[in-house]
Formats: sequence, structure tokens, C-alpha cells
Amino acid sequence: MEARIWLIAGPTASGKSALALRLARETGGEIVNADALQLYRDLRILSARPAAEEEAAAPHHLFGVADAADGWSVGRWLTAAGAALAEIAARGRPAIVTGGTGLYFRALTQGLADIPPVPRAEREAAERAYDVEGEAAVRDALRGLDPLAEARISPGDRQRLTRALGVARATGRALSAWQAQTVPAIAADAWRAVVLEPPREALYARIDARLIAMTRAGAIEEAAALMARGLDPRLPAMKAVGLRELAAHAAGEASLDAAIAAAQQATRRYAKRQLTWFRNQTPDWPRITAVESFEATEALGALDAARR
RNA sequence: GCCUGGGUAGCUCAGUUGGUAGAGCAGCGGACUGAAAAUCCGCGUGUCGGUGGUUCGAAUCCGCCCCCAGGCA
Repeated sequence: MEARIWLIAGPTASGKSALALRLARETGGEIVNADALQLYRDLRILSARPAAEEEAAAPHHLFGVADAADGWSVGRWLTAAGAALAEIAARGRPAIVTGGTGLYFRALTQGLADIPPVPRAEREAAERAYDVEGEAAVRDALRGLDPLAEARISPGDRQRLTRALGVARATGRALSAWQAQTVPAIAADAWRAVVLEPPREALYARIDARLIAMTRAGAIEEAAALMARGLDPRLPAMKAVGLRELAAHAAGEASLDAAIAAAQQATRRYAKRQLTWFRNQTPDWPRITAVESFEATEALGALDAARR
């Protein structure tokens, strides 16, 4: 059976969107977003979401569908993506899933543990324990409920520690036990993946240039507008790379040059983390490493090779 | 041309009475299962400007040369 789902992964600014669009037009396919931040409509420029003309050139799904006040999660995305993929398949068209969120691709291809939602009170209790009683106390409690998870989580990792404790207490079952059972959301023979992995230097240069272009396109105003909503800073949308940095300039706390430089640096670091993820978590996915990965036309040649 | 101060990691700088060098920032490597653009862990990456000498041993002391900054001409 021919692959009906294409996965295009890679760091920010590696040319994923252009390649996805090209592939969609050539195959009559539809594009599904696999980027945690391009979900939010408040972040069109900052998250480098496809422009209106591009979205008009082929069907796009899950781009700018969420409000920044709503915190989406891998689980919510997986449900939505699964629905979109089902619709596209029903239309008999190929799907192209593209984005830079490694965890989303993992959830799709390897599955996500079907853990019941942890009640807010339970989650906050775990966080409070960490903040008030300290990491050691949380670890002690977790060790009794889920020694596997406790051993696996690095020192200082508050997020994972409190999550593991919250799940164990709320569900009466260890997080590590839940996670041991996963079912891929899409069948292994239904998809093919490719990772865009341009040379570091070229990628960084592209990131730096793109940030300047973003500010010219109104990124400062976009950042200021989102900040003006006064939302909870812990919301995913509020964690967008470059948001704080650019908003600082809008607030008069930094010069434009300093704000851009800070945002560029934060973006380079983010890209580095993405490169690390794909390098180590999806080592068997074919690579497009040439600088031509920026050119969709050239990359398609590599895709043709991977298609067989 | 002369005087003074300075050339040590990608950058800014430390470096005790000579014992083959270390901080911050930058950077790099890694982990990753419902916040993942998140969260966290790890790692000095070096012709000590060059060259000749003194010494068991020189980033440290001496000579010469090169470069930078300021001052005097």
C-alpha cells in the first residue's frame, strides 16, 4: 500500500512549510499542522505560520485554530490531528503533516499513553509540594508510587516530577505503567517521514534574517498585542520564542536591536533543541541535509528517492 | 619617533613568590509520553601575540620583533 501520509519534520526555519506546500500542490494533498505554537491565532507572525495566500493554495488544517487563552496539549492536538487525517483519508487525498514539534510526531507514530486527565487540584497539590516542601520531598513521595519514573527524571525537572506524582495519585497507577502501553495513532505502513536538517550555519543565518523580516512584518506589534491581553504567563502561547524579547522593546525596556538580537539567540537555541530531538529520536527517518532543503524543488528530488 | 598601558577560550577578563591555565557570557552535546517554541541534565572548546634566552621547569623573568589603545612630539 502506498503511503498516504507524509510527515515533514525539522527545526524552525528549515523550509518545512514551503516543502509541504509544494508537495500538497503536486499531489493534491492537504496539510496538517504539527507545530505546538502555530496552533494559536494570536501568533501568526511570531510562529511563522503560512500566509493567507499560502493557505489558500492548498487545504490547511490546525493552523491558527486556537485562542492563546486556551492551553492545548499533545493529547488535544493528537485528537484533532487524528480527526483531520480521517477526513482527508475519507476524501481519498494524501495528507502532509508538517511542523517542528517532535513530541507530536512521536504521539502520532508511536502513540500517546491513554491517561485520564489529572484533576486540577491534584496537579496543583503536586506543584505546591515541590515549591513548599522541596524536590526531595516530592521525590520521596514519588519513589513509593512510581520508582521507575523517579529514577528516570533528572534533578530539578519540576515539570516531570510533579506530573508523575499527579498522575500516580490521581489515577492510582504509575505514570511509567501508563506510558508502557501506547498504540500508534497511524499505522506504520501508512506514513513516510523526512527530516529537514540543513547545516547549522546556514540555518542560523536564515533564522537571523527571518527575525528581522518578522519585525518588519509587524512582529513587535503582534507581541505587544498578545502581552496586552494579560494572560497567564504559563500558557503555551505565552512561551513562544521571541515573544518576551520583542514585547520588551514595545514596552520600552529594550532597543529594537537588542530585542531582535535576543529573539534571534532564543530562536537559535530552540532550533538546536529541535535538531537534538530529531537527530536522536528519529534517527531512522531520511534526512535532507543539503542547503537545497531551503529550495522545495530540490528537496522534492530527495522525497522522490525516499518515496521508494 | 618617544612614553605609558595592554595582547590569555568565540567575547569580556582572572591568573598568587616561575610548577604545562579558569570564571562569566557565548557555544556545543544529551534527556524527552498530555505546558514540548515546554522542562531539565552535562561539557572549557586554548600555538597564553611571535621569536630567542635564563631555568629541572616560563602565561609568569630577560632581549628583540609585531599588533592595539591613550599620551607626548
